[in-house]
Amino acid sequence: MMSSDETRDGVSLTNLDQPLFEEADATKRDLVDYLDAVRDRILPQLRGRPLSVVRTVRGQAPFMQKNLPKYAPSWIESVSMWAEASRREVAYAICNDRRTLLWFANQRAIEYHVTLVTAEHPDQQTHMVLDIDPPEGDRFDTVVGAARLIRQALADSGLSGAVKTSGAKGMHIFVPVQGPVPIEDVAAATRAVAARAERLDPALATTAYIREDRNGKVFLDSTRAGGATVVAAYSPRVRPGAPVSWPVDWEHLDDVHPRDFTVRTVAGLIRDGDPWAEQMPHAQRLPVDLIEEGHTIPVARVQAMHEGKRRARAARAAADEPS
DNA sequence: GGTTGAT
DNA sequence: ATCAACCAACGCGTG
DNA sequence: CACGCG
Ligand SMILES: [Mn+2]
Ligand SMILES: [Mn+2]
Repeated sequence: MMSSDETRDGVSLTNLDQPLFEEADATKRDLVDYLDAVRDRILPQLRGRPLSVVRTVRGQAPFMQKNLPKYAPSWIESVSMWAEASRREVAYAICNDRRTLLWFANQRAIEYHVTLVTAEHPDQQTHMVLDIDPPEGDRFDTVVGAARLIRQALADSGLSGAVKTSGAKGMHIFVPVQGPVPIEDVAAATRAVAARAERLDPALATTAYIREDRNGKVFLDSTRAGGATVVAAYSPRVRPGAPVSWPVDWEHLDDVHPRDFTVRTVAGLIRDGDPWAEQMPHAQRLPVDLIEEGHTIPVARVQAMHEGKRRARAARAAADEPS
């Protein structure tokens, strides 16, 4: 039987009838067909941006891949960037066309994460992103409530954004930024928006980076900034049912759940439209007062990392001097 | 998924 | 030739 | 280099 293999746009596609991953309730063919069906919508989200993917192979645990493998065809675009963490050059793929998208699909790349800067202008963040993460055992309606807090905080600063499910458990709000603005100013403005939203309903939402300090509240995550990556709109996720990150109309927030949108179910919702592009407002200038307030807010991560060091030190001391 | 090293 | 083992990540701030 | 978190 050759029916499990085919060639599309010159790209070999293999094992199409295999399950995509455990609990995907979808085949590799479903992934390929989905990505090909939304290519005109997802490619603009990936275009020109260093790409990271999450792959699932042969039942192994999913892994993130940043460096483009040596065996990748030479026609795949890439940009090399110095990685401070590993002190080496990492060749990030740039996915600008259907062939590259199909090649990654055949690699079982499920998730497509991109940087908030382009390869061409690595010092200019194109969007401010508010990431909303529910607590364990969440109800999605708390995420919806938090999204409304962010929307209000933005509106209070004369800003507006577009909202999508992350495909996992939370939501993402994107505000296109009129530049050029230093990355650290966008990061500061992000912190300020999160802090203002938290103030609107401190019983519902928190900006505490340390999980233990969140007390069951929704996390308004302001760390999707600078060199961070965010899963692209329309990207599938390695989650039960193979859901996809999907745009939501602000007026329909109460009517949706992340699992409504999967690689197998959204075909009918697409038609020929591009809801993410259609709902994205024009680029906006970030108000100075927002940026200034943000610079007065300590970066949440720092406290968390100090706490981590403290615990590690304590653990080493306990190992050195057993009671 | 692809490559490498041992049978 | 077959096959099991192995690989596939970063940023952020600080000390 | 590792820490917490995504
Ligand atoms: Mn999130
Ligand atoms: Mn997050």
